Amino acid sequence: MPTEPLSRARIVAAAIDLIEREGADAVSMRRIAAELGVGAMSLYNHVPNKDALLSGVAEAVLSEIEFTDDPDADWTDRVRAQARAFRQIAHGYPRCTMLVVSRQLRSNAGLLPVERALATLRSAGFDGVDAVRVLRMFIAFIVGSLLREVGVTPAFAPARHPMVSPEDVDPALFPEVSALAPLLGSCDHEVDFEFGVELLIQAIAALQQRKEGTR
Amino acid sequence: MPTEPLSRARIVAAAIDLIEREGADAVSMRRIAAELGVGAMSLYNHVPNKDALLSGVAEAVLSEIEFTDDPDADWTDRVRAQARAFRQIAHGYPRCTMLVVSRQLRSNAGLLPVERALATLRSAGFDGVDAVRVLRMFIAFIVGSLLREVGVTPAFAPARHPMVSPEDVDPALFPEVSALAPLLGSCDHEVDFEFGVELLIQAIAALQQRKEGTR
DNA sequence: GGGGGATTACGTACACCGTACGTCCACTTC
DNA sequence: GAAGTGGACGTACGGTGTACGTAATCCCCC
Repeated sequence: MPTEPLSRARIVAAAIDLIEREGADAVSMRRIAAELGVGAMSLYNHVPNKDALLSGVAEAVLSEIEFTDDPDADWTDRVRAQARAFRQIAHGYPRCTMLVVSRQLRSNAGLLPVERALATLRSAGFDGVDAVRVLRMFIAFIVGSLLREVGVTPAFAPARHPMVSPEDVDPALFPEVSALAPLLGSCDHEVDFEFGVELLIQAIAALQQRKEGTR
Repeated sequence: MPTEPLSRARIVAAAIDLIEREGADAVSMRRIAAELGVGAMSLYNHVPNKDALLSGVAEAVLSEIEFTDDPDADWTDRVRAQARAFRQIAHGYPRCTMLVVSRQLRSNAGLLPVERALATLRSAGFDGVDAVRVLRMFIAFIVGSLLREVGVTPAFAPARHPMVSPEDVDPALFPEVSALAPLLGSCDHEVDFEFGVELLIQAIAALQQRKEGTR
């Protein structure tokens, strides 16, 4: 039985699998090695250290983004599609999301989405400065949104998100929170995300029109 | 020499100090105890476990937000002030920021900013649903922005942020990134943040006007 | 002042972590 | 066959969080 030889790719895949099954805290070199039926130290023949392995995980997850970018479509539709693509991978790998957003990647996998987004914004008529600004704005929104979405339910557990329950907040200290507790407690991440994307797109379109007016 | 008795507050303070001096990785129960001139296990008389200690750190940092909310001011100014207050604490405790945003708090310290923000938005005329939506949008933006700001320079180190350097990106694969590398490489977090806040405020104002139009 | 009970600090012990280092086996290439 | 090479392995070291048992200290009540 030849048993597929160890490789960086197999190790990263095992790590992703383990994280999604048992959470990021369960990741250890020994644990991953055991998962692969191999000694802990064998991993170091393919990966310099644990940190690099985690970077590999982030990169692998990020590189699974599927862009179906249609250069002929309206730029607003392209932006929508790209934003949703990000959210998609957060859903595919919820427990890896924190890893992806918490370590900035300088690799090709990290640069591709940036390239796509900049191309879209440039095609919409923004100059370099504005394109970068708008992109940063969008990334901040997306990262923040996804962090909340996966943070509130570390395992995407079934509905376990009371978050704010009406009974344990003092109405005298927090009248607004208390009054809006039902709204704060439940939230549909999907519609929240879409709301944010639309708001941003409209704001950007308005920005563009102001610029054109002064041109 | 009576030596101030150990307490949860002193332990949390020592942890914050240690994190800011040497980074979050340096935090261990033994290390904090040593910092306080005490045995490791003594900490457990005041803190149930390490995770709770870190939550205490997040809460303490968050509770240092200074709101100087003027209920008579324009709601846009109040929103601006609150957004900046968040950024302020990220600057005061850069290496704790990741901790604060990565663990959602259900405590009073975490609820106070929410209360203030909701009150502001309600006073601006938003109904409950919209106030919550807009608040979530703002939080996502702020969290994402601060994460980038502290992530790019883990120690707020002096200027060590090439981030994207023109020479190591292939212009054939990434024409836009390559062309805009100078812009992507350097960034003034202050103006980026302000740009984002203004964009959001304008978007929200526009949203408000649309609602009023249909009323 | 003198007990006594509770609270707190301490030390030891255990299981687990990342990884430096040396060994050994299986393979490829002459 | 011999030589060389690379990958898998085992051991070992220093560090981690914390369960548990013990000893010292403080405070209150008599």
